[in-house]
Parts: sequence; structure tokens; C-alpha cells
Amino acid sequence: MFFKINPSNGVPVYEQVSRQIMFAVASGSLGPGEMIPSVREMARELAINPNTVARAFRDLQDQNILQTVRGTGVEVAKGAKSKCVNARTRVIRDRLRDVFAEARQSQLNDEELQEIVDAELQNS
Amino acid sequence: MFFKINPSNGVPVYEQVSRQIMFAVASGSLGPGEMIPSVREMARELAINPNTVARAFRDLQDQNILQTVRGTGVEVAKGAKSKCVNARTRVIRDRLRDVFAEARQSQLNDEELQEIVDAELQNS
DNA sequence: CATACCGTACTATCACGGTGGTACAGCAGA
DNA sequence: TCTGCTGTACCACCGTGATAGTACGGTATG
Repeated sequence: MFFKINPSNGVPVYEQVSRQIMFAVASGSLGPGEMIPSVREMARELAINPNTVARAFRDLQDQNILQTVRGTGVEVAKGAKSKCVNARTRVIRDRLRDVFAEARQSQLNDEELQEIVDAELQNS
Repeated sequence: MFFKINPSNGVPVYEQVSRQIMFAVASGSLGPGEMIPSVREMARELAINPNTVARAFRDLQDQNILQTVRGTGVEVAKGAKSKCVNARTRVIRDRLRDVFAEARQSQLNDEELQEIVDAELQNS
């Protein structure tokens, strides 16, 4: 569980956490039934507040991606993987769509945009 | 001057305003020496607060992209265009870099990513 | 000069994200 | 049973983005 949190990213921290958990489930790093680190432990590792982690957990719980066993911890729900795979694709696609929309709205040249895309796609 | 403001975009409104002014200068829609709409008028058109527009103006002024003529209005500075062209490229490139970083961090398949990029690039 | 507009500078208020701290119910293991 | 962990629910606090309203100095136009 090696997350990276960027506090000055525009994206709320609690959402970064929930996304990265979703991504871990989508990629298979976290399997169904598997326990994930506790609120307090994850908060310590990421150097953020436990409340922020708890909020991410609650959001994922509302989407039936996580389920909690009171007093024990939180585990990945059964049908979570397909949901997470879809969510991951949707997140990336939506963000990409936003960037292209802004690029087009800024009258950026098509060739120049393609150039930037190719360059950044290789360096990733 | 046809701007589009998305209040629930994560990006602060005042930054959306300053960006779109920069983009207009970069694309040549706004030429050097040209006057831009007043704080109050632009606020009315965009249905946002005059203070928010004023802040965007101030930011652009600090970057020597706009210069104010006291009591008259705000005009585009002389050397603004090249700055705006560079800024535009940088904004798009940085946002794109963020998306690709997240996509890679989410273990998204290279082929799948390329697929999404191609699809969204065509639809823009 | 008077009016109307210009940018600018405040003040107050609100929502939201985030932090810090405390408290409580439930479960596991010694 | 006791201790320690779990999630959960609060509370107060702060910074920031945004709104609303008011005010002031400067300029253009009549």
C-alpha cells in the first residue's frame, strides 16, 4: 500500500485516498475479502489526519466497495473489482476530457497539442 | 469575449478567468493595447462576483500581462503575447502530465490508456 | 463642475477541505 | 476481565475561495 498524497493538488485529500484504494482494487493489489490498513495506521503512513482517511472509507463504503467489520477493520467487498475497474477508466477519461476541452477552448493548435500528448505519454 | 466558467471544477473561478484571458491573448483574440471589459461588466456577463474578476486582473497585472490605466480601464500589455503562449502550453502540459501520472500510478494498462487518449483526442 | 464609469481597497459572511482532539461502542487476544 | 485495537461520531479551529456591500481616488464626457 504505497500511496502518494499531494496536498496542493486541487483534488481533495480524502478523494485522493479513496481513488488510490479504488485503483489498488482495480489493479488486483487488493483482493476481495482482504483487510486494508486501519484508519489510524493509514493516516500515520500518509501523514494526514485520521478523519480524512475515515471520510474516504465512508465514501467507498457508500459505494459498496469496502465493508466494515465493527471492531475489527475494513475489508474489500466482493463485487468491488469490476466497479473499481470501471471507476478507474471513468476517472482517467473524465480528467483527460477536461484537459482536451480546455486545450481546444484555448485555441491551441492541433499539431501542438498532439506533440505535447506524445511527449508526455512517452515520459510517463 | 465568450468565457465559460465552471464553478464546480476544482479550479478556482478567479484562475479560470485569468487563464481564459491569457488564452485569448495567446490566440490573438486580444491584441496588445486592446482594452478588455471592465470588472463589473465581466462579472455581470459571467454571473460571478466583481471581486473575483478583480482578483484575476490583479494576478495578470502582477505578471505584466495586463496594465491598468487609472480611471479608464485595463489593457493588454505589450510583451504579453509570448508570455501567454508559453503559459498556455505550460498549463496544458502540466495538466496532461498530472493525468498521465495518475493513470500510470493506477496501474492502468498502456494499451488502454492509449485507447482512451486517441478516443478523446478525436472527439475534441 | 457634475455625472458616470473605471480600478482598487476594504469589511463581513459563508461553504468547504483539512486538522486536532475527544469520546464511545464493538471485537480480539492475553 | 482487562487491554488494545477497530470504526465512528462528534466538537472547535483554521485557511481559502467566493460572495455581498460599501467606499474612495482617478478619468472621460457632457
